[in-house]
Amino acid sequence: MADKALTAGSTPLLVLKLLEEKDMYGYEMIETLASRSDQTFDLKAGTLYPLLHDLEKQGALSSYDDGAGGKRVRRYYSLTEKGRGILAQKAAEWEEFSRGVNLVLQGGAIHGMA
Amino acid sequence: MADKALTAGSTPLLVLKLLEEKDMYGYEMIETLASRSDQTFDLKAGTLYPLLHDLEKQGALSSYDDGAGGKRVRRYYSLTEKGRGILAQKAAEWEEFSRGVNLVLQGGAIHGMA
DNA sequence: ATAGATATATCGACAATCTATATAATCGAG
DNA sequence: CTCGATTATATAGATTGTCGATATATCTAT
Repeated sequence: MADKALTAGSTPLLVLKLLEEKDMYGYEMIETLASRSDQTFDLKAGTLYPLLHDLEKQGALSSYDDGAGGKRVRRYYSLTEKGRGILAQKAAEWEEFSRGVNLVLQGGAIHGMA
Repeated sequence: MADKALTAGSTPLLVLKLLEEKDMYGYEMIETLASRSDQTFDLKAGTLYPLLHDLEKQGALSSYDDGAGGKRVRRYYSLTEKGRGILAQKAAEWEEFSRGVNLVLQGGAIHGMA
C-alpha cells in the first residue's frame, strides 16, 4: 500500500480480529495479516509490539510464554472478554467509517433525498 | 466518529472527490462532507485549511477568490488535471485498503485457497 | 449594537506509524 | 560446524496527520 496514513487506526481492529480466532504470537500476526489481505498489509514489527503491549495494558489481551516441546519460546496473546467488547466496538466503527467514505465517493447522485 | 485515527489518510481523497464535482470553498466542503456521510465526518477547519494549502502546493488544486455580486469574498478551489490523477490513485488505494480490511474481518473461513 | 453563524488561518499538542537499531535463537547451506 | 538468512521480540527517534485553541473578520438577525 502506498499511503500509510490510510491504515492508521485500523491496526488494533485487525489484530483483535485475528486473536478472536485463536491465540497468536506477534510474528505470526504479521504474516497472517499479509497473507489474509493478499499482501495489502505489511505491518511492521516496530508498530505491532508496542501496540500489543498497549492492548495488554488496557486489558484487551493477556499473554503467556510457550516453549512447550523444547521449542523456542514465543509470547502468545489471547483475547480477553474486555477485548471482545473492544473488538465489537471497533468493528462497528469500521463499518460506519467505511460506509461514510463510500457515500462520499458515490457522489452527489444519490443524495438530497433526506 | 469515535476513532479519529481511522479517518486519517482518507481526508485528501474525500476533498479531491468533492472538487471533482464542482469548485468549492473550504467551509462548504466541511458541511458537504458532513451531510453526504450522514454526519460520519466532522472535518475540522484546522485540518482542512492546511490540507488545501498543501494540495495546492502539490499542484492538485488551483484557487481563486470570488466575491462577485458584492458578496463576501470566499476562496474557491478547483481540481487540476494533476489533481484528477491523484484522486484516481487515492480512490484505487482506498479500494485496496478497504478490501484488505474486509478480507481480514471475514475471517479465516474463505482463505487458504490460493 | 451585539450575538451567533460564516469563513479563513496558524500553532502547539497528541497519536500512530515508520525506520533503524539491538539482541538472540533457529535453520539450512556449504 | 560455521555462517548467513530467517525467525522473534523489543525500544528509541523521526515523521505525519489530526485535533483543539486561538485569532481575525464578515454577515445576519434581533
